[in-house]
Amino acid sequence: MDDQTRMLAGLGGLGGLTQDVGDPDSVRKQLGQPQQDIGDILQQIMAITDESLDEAQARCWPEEAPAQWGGTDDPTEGGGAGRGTAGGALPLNFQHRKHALNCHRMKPALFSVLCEIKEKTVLSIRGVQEEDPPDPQIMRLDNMLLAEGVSGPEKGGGSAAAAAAAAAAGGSPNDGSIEHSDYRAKLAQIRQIYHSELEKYEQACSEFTNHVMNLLREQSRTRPISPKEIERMVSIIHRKFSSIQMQLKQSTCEAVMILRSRFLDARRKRRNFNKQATEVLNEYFYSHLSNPYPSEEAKEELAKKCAITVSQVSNWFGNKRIRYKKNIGKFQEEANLYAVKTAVDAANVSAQASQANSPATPNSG
DNA sequence: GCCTATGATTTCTA
DNA sequence: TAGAAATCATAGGC
Repeated sequence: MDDQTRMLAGLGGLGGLTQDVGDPDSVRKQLGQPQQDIGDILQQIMAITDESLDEAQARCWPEEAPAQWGGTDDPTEGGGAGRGTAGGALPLNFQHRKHALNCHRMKPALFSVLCEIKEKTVLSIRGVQEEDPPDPQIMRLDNMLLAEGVSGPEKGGGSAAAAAAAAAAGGSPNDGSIEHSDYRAKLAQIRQIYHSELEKYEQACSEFTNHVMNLLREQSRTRPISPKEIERMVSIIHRKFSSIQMQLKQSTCEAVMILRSRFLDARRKRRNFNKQATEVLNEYFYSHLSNPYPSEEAKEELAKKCAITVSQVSNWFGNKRIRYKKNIGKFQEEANLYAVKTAVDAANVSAQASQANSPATPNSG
């Protein structure tokens, strides 16, 4: 626990004092100190708050230039750390004054009053915008990365997306085609880059947070910094880093989208269906020439028989209908061929059935 | 390289 | 939303 926190924790008994902080007489009564003493100290404090740093230094340290004190009051800029720790380099006069102030019996009480006032004013105003709800854009990106298999547990490099891409390319989703493995390899590469970058960001964030917290703790020796204030600073840092993370997530999503679209473009590299599949489709088409519109169930059945997708079956029938209609003469020969084939098949089935039903030859054929 | 066949996509319509 | 029609893009034969 730092000095400041210890001080705040140890000053529980001063609650009554801080309640009446707006009334100097009440403070005097409770502390039992001479009016002049309190008045002087308060006046000194008020004067210090109105003074610029340079003025204060010039007052305490008139014989030396304050240039070496460069830097801002912002703890995040690093310049402030030196101020609290550079005691060894300070002139004796300043050190004496500092020591006197630190050892003054009123210091803890006044310090705690200052802390409470600060907490009630600054933090109550600034604390309003804290506790933001989760950013919907981050949630959307997270969901997308999860669905694509980039974030979350490894699931074969986004197998669902890979299967979709492979299916669109005309291959079976499970055939382990070149496109499929290539897609998975590229996705794994994206995943790896994403995770390594994310790790770097997280590490940088925690390092920077620790650095800033150390600075604040250091500074809390010389100015009141409450734990809440440190918390607020940490949350600001986290917010900054999360916006960087969002950029990383966004560009990862874009990379996945580009990869996907590239694989979906491969669909135009069509392969002709194999002979057996074409025969199955043609058989159905010509045997249902009066109504060549297979139902969903029939499409699924045909898709299964031909080892293609239902939408490919739909495409095939769409193409076949329009091309047949446009040029019936050209397809007449093919139609006759399949009509004969269908008739022969039907005759065979019928013959087999009658043979099976015949008591003389129950097991023949 | 040209031509035809064919699977896929896009646009329009009922 | 399924299907028709037009179109695109590629395979494969010559």
